[in-house]
Order: sequence, then C-alpha cells, then structure tokens
Amino acid sequence: MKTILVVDDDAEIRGHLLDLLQGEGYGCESAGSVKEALAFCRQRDFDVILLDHLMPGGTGIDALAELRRALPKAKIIMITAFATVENAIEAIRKGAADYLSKPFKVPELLTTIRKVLEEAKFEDGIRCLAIDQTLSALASPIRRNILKLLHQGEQVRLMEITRALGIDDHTKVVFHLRILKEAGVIEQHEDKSYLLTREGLRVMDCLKTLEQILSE
Amino acid sequence: MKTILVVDDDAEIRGHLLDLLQGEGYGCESAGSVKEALAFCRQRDFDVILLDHLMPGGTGIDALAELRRALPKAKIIMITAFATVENAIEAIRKGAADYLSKPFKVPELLTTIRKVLEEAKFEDGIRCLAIDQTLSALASPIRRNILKLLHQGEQVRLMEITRALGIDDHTKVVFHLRILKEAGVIEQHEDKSYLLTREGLRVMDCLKTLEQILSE
DNA sequence: CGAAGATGTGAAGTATTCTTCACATCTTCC
DNA sequence: GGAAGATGTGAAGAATACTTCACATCTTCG
Repeated sequence: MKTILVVDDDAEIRGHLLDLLQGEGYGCESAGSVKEALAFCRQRDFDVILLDHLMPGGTGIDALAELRRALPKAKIIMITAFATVENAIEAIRKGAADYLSKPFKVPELLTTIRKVLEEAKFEDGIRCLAIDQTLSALASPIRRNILKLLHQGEQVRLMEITRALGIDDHTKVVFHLRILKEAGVIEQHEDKSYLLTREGLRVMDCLKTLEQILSE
Repeated sequence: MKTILVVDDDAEIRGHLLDLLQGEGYGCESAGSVKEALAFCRQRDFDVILLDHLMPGGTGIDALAELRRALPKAKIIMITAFATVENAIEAIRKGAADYLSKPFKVPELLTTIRKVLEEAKFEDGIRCLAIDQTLSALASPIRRNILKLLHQGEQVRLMEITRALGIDDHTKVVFHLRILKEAGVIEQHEDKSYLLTREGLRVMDCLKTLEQILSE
C-alpha cells in the first residue's frame, strides 16, 4: 500500500484530504506543522508528501528541503493558495515533484499523486538497475584491480593495464573494461586511455570503506 | 621492494639497522622520535615498523596505537632493552606483530621480519578473499533484498523471507542465505531465524552510501 | 500419534559470466 | 609504404552461478 503524509496547518483541510485519500486506498497520516511532519518522517517512510506552501513559522519551501533530507525517496507535492510562477519554479528547483494551486479539483489531485508515484517507481527501477550493475562490476577481483590501477594512475592505456596485471590476453582486459564502462565507473579519453569517472571515484571510496570493515 | 621504518632515539642504533636492512634489500627510513615516525607514516606506506619500546616522552606502547591507526596494514615489531613478560603481552595485545629484546642477534631480527612479512602476505590474501566474497554476495538483487529485510526486521525466519520476496521455491532462498552466511554478513540464531552480523550491519551502511552515490 | 508446515540437502539442468581464439582496424615509426 | 604494436569485435567453449526438483528431517499443533 502506498503511503501519503498530508502536511497542512488547517485541520479541516487535513481532515478532508485524509478521508479522500484513505477512501482511495492510500495509507495516510497528517501533520499540522513542519515539526510534526519531520517527527513522522523520522519514524516511518512515506511515498508521497502533500505539503502546503504557507505554513506558520516559515514557508513550506524551507520545510521542503528538510523533508527531502529526511526522506530522500519521498515525492513531495507542493500545494499553495496563491500560485505564482516564481513560487512554482522555486519549489520544483528545491526538489518538489509537482505543484498544485488551491482550489484544486479532486481528480486533479489524484492524477497528480498517481503521476508522481509512477515516477517514483521508474526511478526506483533505474536505481536498482544501476546498483546492480555497479555491484556486479565490483564483484570481480580483476575489475577491482583495474579500478585500483586507474585510481593510482589517473589515465592508463589498455596495454599498460594488461601488462600491469600480468595478463597475456589483452581481449580479456577489454572484456572487463567494457563491463566497467557500462557500469559508469570508468570512461575513455579521446586518446583511448581509460580513467575513473566522478562516480567511479566515489565508488572507490566506498570500496575502501568496505575493505576497512572487512579487515576489522 | 618491502619497506621498513626504524624508530629509535639512539642515532647509532638507527644507523646500524639502516645499513643492515638496506644491505638485505629492504627500502628503509628511520625516525628518531614517535612524532617523526608519524610524519613519515602520513607521507608513505611501510610494510614493517621496528619500534623501540623506550622512547623519550612516553613508552613505545603509546606510539604503537598511534602508528597502527596511521598505517593499519603495517606490521609493528617492538624492540626493548628490558624484556618482561608483561611488556611483551601488552605489546602483543595492543597489536604488535612481534617482540624482540635487546641485545638481539642479526639473524634473529631478519627471521622475525621475514616472518611478519609472510603473515602480512597471508592476511592480505585473506582480506582479498573476504572482499571478493562480500561483493559477490552483494551482487545479486535477491540477496540485497534479503539483507534489506533483515535490516528492517532484525530477526526473520526462512519462510517469512520467502513469502516477503514473493518466491515460491524456498530452496532458492536457502541457496542465497547460504551464500550470505558464508560471506559473514548474516548469521543464524539458535531458533533458526536469520539476522545480520555486526559486519553485515556495517556492510549495509556501505551499501546505503553506494545507493546514494548512484542516485546522485 | 500423525498431518501439516518449516528447514534443509544434493543432484540435475539452465542461464550467465568469463576466457580464449581468430581476425579486423588503426597508429606509430622507420 | 609497410612492419610492429595497440585497440577492438564476435563467436565458441569453459567455468560459475542460479534454479528447480525430489526427497529427508524436524517442529508444531490438534
């Protein structure tokens, strides 16, 4: 069941939305303040957060950043009474998934929710795919050695890698380089030499941490 | 070439040892104080550290801890003029690889160095094996899902995992659980339920970092 | 006790990944 | 220009990893 957190200071609106959304089969909670919302987010996960733009003690825009930090995977829909383009742009820039202006019609809200949930599903799929590929890439000692070499050497050419690892068949190295390239941890310079991507660099940090964990 | 750092406040002894070890084909540096030694360790790596027990400004025992933190992979051999069992035990407890008492004969020193280098090679092999196993374990989505389940649920039983993942054949889950168990990230309670090991918990942290990296 | 479910083993088959080899193209350097 | 080396592709075979199935044992509960 998908879960939604409604954040609005107006108790009546909260009640309406809760009834409506629960009727649609969503799991719902509501919070009357940003503080309360953050407390909820620390306890449990939500798929969607409906966030009113005008909250007592600061705009919802400030809350947006905090909520996103607390639940990076949650999709946040901003709701505002006074819609301006500027507000909308700012909200989207700060990471809101969508933007609705009051008064909105119920079907409009529901389609918006369905839309962001679809997006979430898609992104989750992508993420899973990416981590799968990255971890598969890291699972081979040969590939980890290649990465270590690139980590030290900055830019290294195919035959340098091949010889450094003491491999006779260079096509074997090509095979593993391709896998690393497809995983996005290495890339190829115009002059054909290989180097770590920014992502690859950070993956190496992670690998180092893992090595430390495993060596107690 | 294997490298050795000699830490002793007596310049004459340092000179002797340096000549001797360089003659044996080791790459050597020497430090007259713990501070100097730490400075070296920050710059570069050593395979072995020869550490005199009695250093001005504190015993070598204190230095031992600091040096080990600076270079976790270096093997430290403590050397002392007044050998006592207590000193030796304390040194080993604090992580010294071996213990020599002055005056020692040259062959004795050399065999000790060779011995700890052999140990290091062995441990390095073990470490490689461990990281290989761990990463292979993480490379399968099914196994990562199992880990996530255990991470949330603390203790979970086989059929709970099987059903939660929507798998019909429980022996498939058994297969993956065995791999996770062999990798040391999960263990089995007496009542047969599975849970993360301490190591597994830390590996999950690492995995979370990786996920964040890959979702930018 | 005995049926139903939980846990697990081992073997056989399937799918994937890895290696090897034959060959193609493109540089580099004399 | 052409020999030598660097880089790469694609296919076939070897090796591993994964799945499935048949079956064994051990709990649990009526």
